[in-house]
Amino acid sequence: MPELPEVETVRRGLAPTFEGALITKVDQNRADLRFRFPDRFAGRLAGRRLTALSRRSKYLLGDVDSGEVLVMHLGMSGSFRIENDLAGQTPGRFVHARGKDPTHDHVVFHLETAGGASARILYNDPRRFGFMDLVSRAALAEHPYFRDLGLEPLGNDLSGETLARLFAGRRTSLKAALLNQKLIAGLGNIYVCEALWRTGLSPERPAGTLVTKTGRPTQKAVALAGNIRETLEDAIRAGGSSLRDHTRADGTLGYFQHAFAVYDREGK
DNA sequence: AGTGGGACCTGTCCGC
DNA sequence: TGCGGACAGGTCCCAC
Repeated sequence: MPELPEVETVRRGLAPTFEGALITKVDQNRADLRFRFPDRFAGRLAGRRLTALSRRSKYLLGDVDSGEVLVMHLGMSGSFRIENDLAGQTPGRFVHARGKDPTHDHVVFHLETAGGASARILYNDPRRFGFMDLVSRAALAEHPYFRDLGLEPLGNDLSGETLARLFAGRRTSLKAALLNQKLIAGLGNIYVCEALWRTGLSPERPAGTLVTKTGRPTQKAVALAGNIRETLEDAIRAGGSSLRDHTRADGTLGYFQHAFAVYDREGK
């Protein structure tokens, strides 16, 4: 379930349990997802504390007190869920929930939370397009995953000015340009469609036509920058979009899919 | 530089 | 009820 708003929703759902937790054990149930796990993946995490959980583009980043960062990408079908042993909770209550086939639980983080409770965070990914890695914090920015990533659309960098700079001279379509993670990082099919619709722009229009001859942003470019930000913020506020019964880490559903103006509305 | 195709995987849905 | 095909929120790689 993974464009930027969904990943941010996952981050917010996991943070109260994951941040500050001691990782007592990691079950790694297969050698690879999209890529092989790094050597000694489980061993390098066990006994360490996860100090902070952040996000860059569609990546979740867990700071580990070893100086490494746990890099996680959800691919197309990755999701997390939390299980804990608090009174009143049936262990594994989400395991048999719809769409939660336990055979696709590829990683289990066993935790002692900052509050002293025991909990587990499980990573489930039927299609296995997601992946996890461990990268030293110092090398993160130059790592191939992040080296070429474009600007963060919710940061302060996205504006009509920056869109004009990124789009100048490009004959590729707006749709392709906005999906290009080297320009803006975090948009996918749904939110590109929605942001273009809100701006009244055709996805087929060449990106370079949003730039004047002097390299200034057109009015549409300024509006598009604002609409990208607003669409993402609206979606995060709604808890992301829930398609095909994908649930959030707490088992609840995001509801932004009800606000789609264009995605999955062909012919309407 | 851009684009079209195929690849990686499994689950679900639709039409017959 | 069963089967085949199309399709899915992501990305990479290659040929042109």
